[in-house]
Amino acid sequence: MKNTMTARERLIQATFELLERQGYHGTGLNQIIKESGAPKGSLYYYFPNGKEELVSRAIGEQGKALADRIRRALEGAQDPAEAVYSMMLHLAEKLEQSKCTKAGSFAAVALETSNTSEMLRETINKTYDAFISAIQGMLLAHGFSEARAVQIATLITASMEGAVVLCRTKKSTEPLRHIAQEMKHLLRSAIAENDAGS
Amino acid sequence: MKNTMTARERLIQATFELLERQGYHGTGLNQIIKESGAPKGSLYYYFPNGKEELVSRAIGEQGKALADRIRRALEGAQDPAEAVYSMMLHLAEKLEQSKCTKAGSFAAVALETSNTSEMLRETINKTYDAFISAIQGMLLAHGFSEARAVQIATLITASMEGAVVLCRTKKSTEPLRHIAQEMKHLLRSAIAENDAGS
DNA sequence: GTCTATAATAAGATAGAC
DNA sequence: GTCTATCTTATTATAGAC
Repeated sequence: MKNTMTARERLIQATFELLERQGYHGTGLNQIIKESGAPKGSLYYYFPNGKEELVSRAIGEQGKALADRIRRALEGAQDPAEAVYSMMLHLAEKLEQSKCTKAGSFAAVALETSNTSEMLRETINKTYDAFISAIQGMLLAHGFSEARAVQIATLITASMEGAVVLCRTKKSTEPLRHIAQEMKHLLRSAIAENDAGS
Repeated sequence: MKNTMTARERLIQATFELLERQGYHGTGLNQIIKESGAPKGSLYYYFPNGKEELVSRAIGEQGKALADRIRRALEGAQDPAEAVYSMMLHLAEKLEQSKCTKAGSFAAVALETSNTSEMLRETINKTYDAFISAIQGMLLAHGFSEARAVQIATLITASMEGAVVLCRTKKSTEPLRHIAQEMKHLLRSAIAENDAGS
């Protein structure tokens, strides 16, 4: 067990980053080997079921870590509108750092494989549910009903995922900053309205 | 010029549908040939630059048609909130018809190729701009400022594109119906607020 | 304009040495 | 656990007959 994690970990890391930039079919195993610096023999040692398993683990593990970071970032929030705004701007910064070549998004993999790999579809589905659930938790803590919190959390998750697509296409973080601004505005109204009604 | 359009048109049509389901690298030319029923010789006759050109034309032409349909559907609207709601539910129905295997979305292609093909990136960028512009037009007609209209139109476009990803992953139109409901609610507030302020 | 055959390359996966 | 060589198959693209 000593340092056996390094090769595996490097594979997971490299796989996730390449998936973000090129999607599932655009990313070859040889490229993953090269990028990670891990030996090719290790790939099938750690992931006997090949590409599908490697990708599933990469998204499952990195996605869970991402969902946890979102949860922690939101759980102490005083103003949900401001918290969501910050989260979106933070994503815009990450995108900016990569010159809009990647973001914490595996939407391409989701769309490419949802019809062909039940294993990947389920892994990605769980990950999206974790994102939505993290956001929903914050909204519940601020007095929204269960049903409304799911709706808003779904809207936030979807709009972020979609905005990344627009940013990548435009090579600009403008769309993300637009939806950040707009969601802050709309959430403020929703909070005021919700507080008045209860 | 007689019926030379049929082979080309079938190629465009088949390409677009396969791209929706599998993305760029997941869709092979052989599959396009087979699905379209068009002869293989025709592919390089109509699209001498191969796959990249075929895909660019497919998304360019089908995307433009889609943007025009959106514009027409929205331009006579009396209530923007209701119009957006209808548009989203209409997308949900289309998705449902295909059992959530495809929708009018090429987000996968956008993410896969934005770093590697400038030609495809520009084609897709223009198409997204056409979507946003169609929605923005309706909002301007209902008294929103230029800046606010862009923001809201971007949010609507992004959230639809992102919701399709969630629906495909969940094999359910629920996420789309959630964001439709929520956007209708939020837009109503925004309209009331905007009308009061002017 | 269309068809068939095929070239050239790269993919995922495996076997066996070490 | 790792490395190298290789098998099989699929990919994009082209050449030349019709």
